[in-house]
Amino acid sequence: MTPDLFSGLSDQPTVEAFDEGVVVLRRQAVKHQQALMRDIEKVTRQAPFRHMKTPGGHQMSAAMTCCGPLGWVTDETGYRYQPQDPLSGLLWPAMPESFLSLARTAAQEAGFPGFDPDACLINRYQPGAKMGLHQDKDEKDFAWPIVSVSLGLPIVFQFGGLKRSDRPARILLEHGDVVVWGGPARLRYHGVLTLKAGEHPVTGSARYNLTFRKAG
DNA sequence: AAGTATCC
DNA sequence: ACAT
Repeated sequence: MTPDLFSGLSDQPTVEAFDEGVVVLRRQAVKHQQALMRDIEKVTRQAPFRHMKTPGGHQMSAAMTCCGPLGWVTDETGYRYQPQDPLSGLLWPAMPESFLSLARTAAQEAGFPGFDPDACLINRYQPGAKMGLHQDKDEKDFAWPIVSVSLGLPIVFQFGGLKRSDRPARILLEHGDVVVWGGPARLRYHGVLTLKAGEHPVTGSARYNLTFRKAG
């Protein structure tokens, strides 16, 4: 019997190679948690969290917003990146410096120097929220990695293969953990299981996820 | 199919 | 499996 949950052992920052092109940076964002939370609040004052609709007509259980030059949106017509927030018609809020420096540093530490993201999705998971297995494939080219930052309540991340039918590994993601995937792993399916209720000293009853991409 | 429902 |  082998363990089926890849989880951090320590509260100290560590770098763990998971698979080719996949690195888990444990607790990497903890030292910036105050700035990150302040900047999430700042972004969401301009571009509030909302539950987007998928092309199939269903609502996503995670509330989302974006910052940076491009934002990811979904509606009945499909998925795309666009410069404007469809809710306001205005440009997405600027990407906070705290976000950018974390994303660049994490990418570099994971072996992807020179990462310059132009899009950051901010997802808010409340108890019951989840996200099914999917690929990030709406970006123009796949040369750059995805950088995913977890804040607040823990959740089980599913990291699959290049085919939906590949059985996903389970990785417990906790506050401050950063996952970076690129190269041969760039199009691997991923998602999260349902968030369980809990209380976190920094985020309360929620988990926030910042996902950085080079979309355009 | 970034969604839900149903069956084995 | 299924629909938009």
